[in-house]
Amino acid sequence: MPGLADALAGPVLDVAPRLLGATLRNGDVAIRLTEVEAYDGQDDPGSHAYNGMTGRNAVMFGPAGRLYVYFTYGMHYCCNAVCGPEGRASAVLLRAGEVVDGIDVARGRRPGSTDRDLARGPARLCRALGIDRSHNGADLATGEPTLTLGEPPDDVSTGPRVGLRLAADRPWRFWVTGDATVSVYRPAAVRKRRPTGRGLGSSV
DNA sequence: CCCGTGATTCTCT
DNA sequence: GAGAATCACGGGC
Repeated sequence: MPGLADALAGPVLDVAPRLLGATLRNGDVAIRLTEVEAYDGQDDPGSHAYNGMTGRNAVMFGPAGRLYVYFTYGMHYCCNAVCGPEGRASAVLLRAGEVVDGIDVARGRRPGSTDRDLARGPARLCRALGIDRSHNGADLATGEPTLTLGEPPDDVSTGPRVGLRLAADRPWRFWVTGDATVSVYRPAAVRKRRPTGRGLGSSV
């Protein structure tokens, strides 16, 4: 039986839908993935790896089968499975899933959430699983967390990725058709510039 | 709809 | 090095 890394080493657009139905477990909590997004390190302006290796994205350039965790918006973690041949820097963002084990622990981490919303979105998924920066680079075959491939769903839908300004048209998001735990689509927000306190009100 | 939040990266010195 | 823009989001109204 081939290892997880081999299964993830193919082209990211082939690998991404294969992750639907897979189970991601961290300690007591396990989540069956229902929604993912592909990011290709090459010619994909939406990818963190597009402008080359940096301190943050270095794990993406390593071997397939590792977890790439990043922190964003000052409060959220999101996690990806690194795919493709080493150096290609492809990854699949794990966007949503259904809690299939350890639901009490997951509820404790997401107070006030309904069960359906526990892992309905990439940052919620990380929170429900207790994934943070310390898990960046973890080997998904043997480490914590662990990814186990499962039976792919019969009916998979595709559509544009969520929240990107760049390359938003690429239909590289994959989800289990009709599943209640798939996240709500939000187009990229046009963010208001934060006041800088400088350059305002200067005389002309 | 609106906005917090702060690490990370980019650009210019 | 410093300052500024960016950000693959979520919760509240």
